[in-house]
Order: sequence, then structure tokens, then C-alpha cells
Amino acid sequence: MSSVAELPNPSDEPGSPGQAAAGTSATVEVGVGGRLRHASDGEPAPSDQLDGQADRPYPGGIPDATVARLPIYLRALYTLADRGVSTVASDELAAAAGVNSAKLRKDLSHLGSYGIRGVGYDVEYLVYQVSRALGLNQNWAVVIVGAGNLGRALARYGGFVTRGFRIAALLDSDQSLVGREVGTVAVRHAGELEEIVATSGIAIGVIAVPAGAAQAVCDRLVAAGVTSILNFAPLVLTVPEGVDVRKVDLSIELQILAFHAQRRSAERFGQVADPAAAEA
Amino acid sequence: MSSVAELPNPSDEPGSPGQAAAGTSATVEVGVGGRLRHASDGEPAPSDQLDGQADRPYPGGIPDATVARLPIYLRALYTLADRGVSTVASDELAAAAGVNSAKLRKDLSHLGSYGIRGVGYDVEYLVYQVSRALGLNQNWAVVIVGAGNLGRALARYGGFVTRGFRIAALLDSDQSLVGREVGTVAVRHAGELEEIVATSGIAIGVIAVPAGAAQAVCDRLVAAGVTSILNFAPLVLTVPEGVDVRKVDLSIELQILAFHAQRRSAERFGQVADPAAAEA
DNA sequence: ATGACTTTGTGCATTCGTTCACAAACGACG
DNA sequence: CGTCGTTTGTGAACGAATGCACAAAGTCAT
Repeated sequence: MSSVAELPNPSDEPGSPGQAAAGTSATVEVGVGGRLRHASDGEPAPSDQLDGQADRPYPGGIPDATVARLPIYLRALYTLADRGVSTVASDELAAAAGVNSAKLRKDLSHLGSYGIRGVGYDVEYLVYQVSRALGLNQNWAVVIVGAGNLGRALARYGGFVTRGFRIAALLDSDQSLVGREVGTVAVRHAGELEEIVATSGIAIGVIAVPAGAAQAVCDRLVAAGVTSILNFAPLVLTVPEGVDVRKVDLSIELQILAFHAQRRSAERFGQVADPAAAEA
Repeated sequence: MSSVAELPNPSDEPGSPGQAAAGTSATVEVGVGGRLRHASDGEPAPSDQLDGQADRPYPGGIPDATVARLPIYLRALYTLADRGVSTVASDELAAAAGVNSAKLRKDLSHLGSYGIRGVGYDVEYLVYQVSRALGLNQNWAVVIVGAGNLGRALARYGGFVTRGFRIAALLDSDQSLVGREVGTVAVRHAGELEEIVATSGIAIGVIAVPAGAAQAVCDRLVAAGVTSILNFAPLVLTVPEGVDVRKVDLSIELQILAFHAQRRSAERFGQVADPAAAEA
């Protein structure tokens, strides 16, 4: 599908995000001049893909657990930036993100060495680096399938389509919904799915249809070339290899909460009789 | 290849657990009368606290990773039960849940020894055991705070309040929404939060308000005695120890998808340098 | 320049989770 | 009763993730 023309520029200079430490901050400002120095800038692997496996952006890959936390760091960084903070230490950022500071540093070290010892991290620069690592310098086109309660709420939920994403289409199979304006887009008929995916260069599909229709929608998305799917329907989707599915499932989250709540109340009660001993 | 529908019905009548699972009301005490034969029944370790922390219902506790999968197994079991399947082997159940069969068996082994070697698991009985492990034999009262697009969608989403949960209240601070009927409940004013939590015995709160109001709502929920919180607002909540917060964050999920999508297209661009990276 | 102080980046030990592989347990059948 | 085929439950190997603790690398004051 989309060409690779938009791959992140590996040799981007650190200055590009817009001069780091530009003067928004009025606070103490630890002597940062025009911009911060970074010993070995750019990617940690200086060699130009000569060895057999240096094609990936980040050497050795980024652990899944780290990837899952990067968006949290990014959000914390945006909050700091809005507050005018220009430099942040790992302790503070870790606290804002709700994690251990050693973990934060190790996570960030997978992206490169972007901190300054004795000082911390430049907020704007780190925003740029984390965004780039996540692929948010592209503008991903998203299609939402299903314009029921949930689909409409998603389409209207401005917060989730922040930087890096845009809703390219909102589809439903119900003719009576077609044409209705929801947020910034109008509902179109689900029959147009394949055409829309092809012409809009959609890479991410969101499934917000009832469980009974979800697998069929998923199959159509995959057949149309979508390889990233966010599933809200309460079932396990089956997809071919190479397709990435993530799920958001309210009932699962509630049930996990119930488990812990039960455990807490059992502990408060004190000893708990063997649960299997509850025979008639 | 193998169709599940042809499994022989064991002559042992699993009648009692069936009643337990089906007609369960809130009351505990679901006597498992004529239950299946389990050689060494009950919990594997009858000893009282061998190590310093054996207070929990299940010996040694159930690993978090396992707890997170139990709801998936439960759903798969319900699907099988609806289809009339009475016995299932770990392979099939694992396939339905999208996991490795060894993992499934190890997960279930944490609850006890409820399978029959050479046969598999009795579906109804396992539904009962998993439900009990998750604490779903209680009927948890849930309050949803925020009756905006998302809150209303949640309240209307019948699927997520399935067995074990009920929406006790839907609150909003906007007077113009108060009184409006959404799904099975009417919107009440957020000022009633404390009173409702106290009188309805609410243990689980769902936060569906804008990010700016989320921490305040969270604090009020905690102060009112709620110790389990499901947060939809895009920020990290700060809570005292002993309170359990889970989050559902659409933008985080999208960003994780974007990362993998980017990685895929990068791999396609350069050689598939490292095929090992293709496994998810 | 030098020393005091701060903070990063990471080696290492440990804990947690997954997967393999197989003995033990079960039903079926003669 | 014994043998055969099946499936569970789990010990053990492996791998991933976490958190500690500290050397290296920077700033700041003098």
C-alpha cells in the first residue's frame, strides 16, 4: 500500500523539532543555551546499514513492554510542555507517568541516548524522539466501522485522535445512519469499505460493531489491506499472520477489577475458608 | 479440523454446576452436588500459610497474567456452552481463546484441578469455577461518572454489563443531563455521588469524564470508599495504596498500533533483515 | 581548573511469565 | 484385568521484564 516514502529521516538533526528549549519557560532554566549538546546524536548505530541486521530503526528492537509505555511518557511530556517546563529529570517524568524511574530510563535508553547527565531530558526534544519512535510523524488514516453508540462516541471523542491520527471514514451498514454527521465526518455505507481503504491509504481499522458482525468486518478490512486493527467487539478475532490486533474490552477490565476487589475483601475479612470447601 | 460437536457426553451428570451457572442469583452457596469425579479434589495445598503470605483464596495466589486471561476463557466457554458443547479439551479451548494450550492448562491449574485426564474439561463446571475465581458470583454494583458521549455509550452497551455486574447509577455534573434516561438508568447529579456509593454498596467506579475533571472525581470515589476504578480519561490517576485502577485508553492503543505498523513497513522496505521480529 | 553535586545509562541479580515435554491419570475396549 | 490411546497437570528450561546500585558524564561554584 502506501509507499515507504514517509519513513522517518534517520539523520534528522536534533534541532529539527523546533529549536529545543525555545523560550517558553520563564523558570529557573539551567543554563541551557541555544540547544543542548548530544554527544552522539542521531541513531545509536552510526554504521550505515552495512551489517546484516541494522535495517530497523532501533538496534535490537524495542521491547513490547517499553512500547506500551511510550505513549504514557509522551502524554506526560505534553503536559509538562504545556506547563512551560523545558527540562525534566527522570524522577519527575517517572512520577508523572506512574512508573519507577529506573524503568523510565531503561525504556528511553532503547530509543537512544537523549538525556544529559546531571540535567535531565529536554522536553521538546524528547517529545520529538518518542513521537518518531512511535511513528507519529506520519499522519495515520483511521477508519471506524460501526456507527452505533460506541462508534459515534469514538468519532466524536476528540481526545483520541490527537496528533498523528485522523478519522478518514466512519462506516455503518445501516442505511438510516448513512449521511448523518458525527463529529468531523459523515457516516458512509459499509459497502464502500474496500474502496475507501484503497483510496485513502488507510492502515488502521477500528471495529465498533456487534460481536456477531466483527469477524466478517475484520476479514474485509484485512482483505482490503489493513494490517492494524483495534477491536472493541467482545470476541477473539482470527487474523492471518502479519496482522496486528489489539482489543479494548470493557467487560474484561471489569472482571479483572472484580477479581482484585474480591481478593481485597477476602483479605480484610481475614482467613478465608477454602473456597472449594463450599459443598452442600 | 476436529469438530467440537462430536464429543461424547460423559455419563456423569454435571447437573448441579449447570444450575449454579445458569440460574445463579446473587446468593452464594451454590452447592455442587453430584459433581464430576476429581481424584484429589479441592485445593492442592491444604496447608495453612506455609510461606509468609498465604492468605489468599487460592494457594500461592493467581498470577496477574493469568487473571487477565480468565475473562477470555470464560467468554469462550460461554460460546461453547451456547453451542451445546458439554466437554472441551485444552487444545480447543485454547484455540478459541487464542492462546497456547500449555498456557491455558497452567492458567486453569492455578484455580484447582478441574479437568479430567483423557477427556478434557466439563464446560459448565469450568464456567462455574472460573466465574467463582473472578468473583462473579457476586453482583457488583457499578457507578458510571460522566454521562457524555462515552458515558452514555457505556451505559447503553448491554454487553459489558453481563453476568456479575449492574449499573447502579449514571452521574453527571451537567444539570441539563440529569433526569435523562439512558439505557436502564436515569442520569443523576454528580453531587449525589457519595450518598449513592454509600447506600448502593458500590465497589466499582467508572470514570468517563474529561481529563480535567478525572482526578477530582477519582478522589471523591476513593473518599467515598470505592477501591476499584476503571478510568477512561486520558491521564494517569493518583490513588492511595489499596485502590486498584485500570485504564482504557484509545489513543494509547492507537499509538501502539502505529508503532507496529511503522515497523512492518520499515521491514518491508529494507530486506526482511530479521525474520524473528515477525512474530507477535 | 578543581572538586562537589546531580543525573543518566547500564550491568547484574531477581522475579515473573512462557513453553516444552513427559509422567500420571483417565476412559474404552476386549 | 490389562492394554491402548488420549489428555491433563506440572517440573524444568528458557526468556522477558523489573529494580537495584553504581560508574560515567555532565553542571555549577569557586
